Amino acid sequence: MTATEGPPAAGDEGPRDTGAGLPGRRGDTVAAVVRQWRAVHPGLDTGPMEVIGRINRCAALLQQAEDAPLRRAGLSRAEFDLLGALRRTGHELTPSELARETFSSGAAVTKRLKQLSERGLVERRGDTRDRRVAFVRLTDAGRDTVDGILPAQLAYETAVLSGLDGPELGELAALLGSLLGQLEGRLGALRA
Amino acid sequence: MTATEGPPAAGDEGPRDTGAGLPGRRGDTVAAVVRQWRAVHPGLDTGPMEVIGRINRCAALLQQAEDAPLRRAGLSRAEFDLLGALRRTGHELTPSELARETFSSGAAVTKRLKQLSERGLVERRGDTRDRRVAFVRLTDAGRDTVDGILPAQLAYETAVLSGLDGPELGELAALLGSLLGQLEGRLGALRA
DNA sequence: ACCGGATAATTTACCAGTAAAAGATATCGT
DNA sequence: ACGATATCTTTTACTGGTAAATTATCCGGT
Repeated sequence: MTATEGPPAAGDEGPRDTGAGLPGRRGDTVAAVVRQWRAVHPGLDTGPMEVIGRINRCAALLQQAEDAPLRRAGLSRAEFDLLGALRRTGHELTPSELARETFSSGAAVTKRLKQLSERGLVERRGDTRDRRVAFVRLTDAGRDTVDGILPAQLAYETAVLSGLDGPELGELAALLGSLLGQLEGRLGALRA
Repeated sequence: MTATEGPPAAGDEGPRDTGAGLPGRRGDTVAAVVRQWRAVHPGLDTGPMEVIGRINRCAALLQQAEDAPLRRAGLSRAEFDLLGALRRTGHELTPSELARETFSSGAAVTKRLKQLSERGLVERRGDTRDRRVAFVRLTDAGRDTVDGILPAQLAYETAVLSGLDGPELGELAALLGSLLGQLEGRLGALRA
């Protein structure tokens, strides 16, 4: 087949679907998907798709990338989030507080705590006043684990973002912050 | 306890941890988390965290929001992605192509196809030339399902992004596109 | 003092996704 | 033509998450 830039000839065999998958020479996969949608439904306002699709796709790729340094330390991202919440707040947290901090369900926190305490990274202690609540704290090993991973994690993040220069990065952070502020302030309200 | 705005007094009971959870009056949850990290590890370069954390958090909130209209139609996001890939490409796809298009594993696609074909939304047909491959296509019901959901989905997306005005939206899309282009071009290479 | 209702954590049953292996078929080198 | 190798899909065994029910405890009103 020809290797020119034009659309594939009818009956052309070989890889089709430049929709998703590997991005074309110019434009990301989301742009290609949006193009496909517009071809099928010409009336569509695809503006929101371009933003939301890219956020989702960036998040997927970034998480995949960030998991690499964690896996080396034998932790999942969810486990690291939990340990990180304890580390950055600097004090004990109850399971429900941990659930709030890590945006996950109470049941998930219970499971993770069981594993993490079996591995000696966290300890639990019952409250004497209210015997329903438990307090969870990092062990020394847990704190060392977090502090050991964190620099590598941040270095990895820096590397992954190295394609954007300083001003772009700042602008992106600001715009995302604004969007996130809206979403966090509003979605609770819209869902209620 | 007092209801004033100041920092909680020592020994103060009640909700602590403005880290994550509900965002404070000003700033999103990510900003709060970053503040906590800086307090604990003052030397850290938190620039990347502010971008990556916000992307992840936005993605989580947006996905949660977008799932609402789908759930009403009895579809999961993953199922809709699969149907959507068939719809937007406009032709049959093999399971491996579907896996590439939806960024998921072949096994996951197999499972979803089983369910979707039981529900009469997709059909399979074996290739006569290469009997290893199967071709999957939308049924009329499947196409109608997608076309019925899509407008509601886009309207929902528009509503959710309504906090940003046009220029901001465009700028955000452009920056994300640039980042995504880098990630998609680069991560495959970095992981190899 | 005690009952009804709220709250904290856990347990249970289940579901979706994954990685690795299996099964079936095609292709290439000799 | 034949065997090794690659490719496409499905299956298997397992993991991690969730929703709903469960257990235990606290609190507020009468």
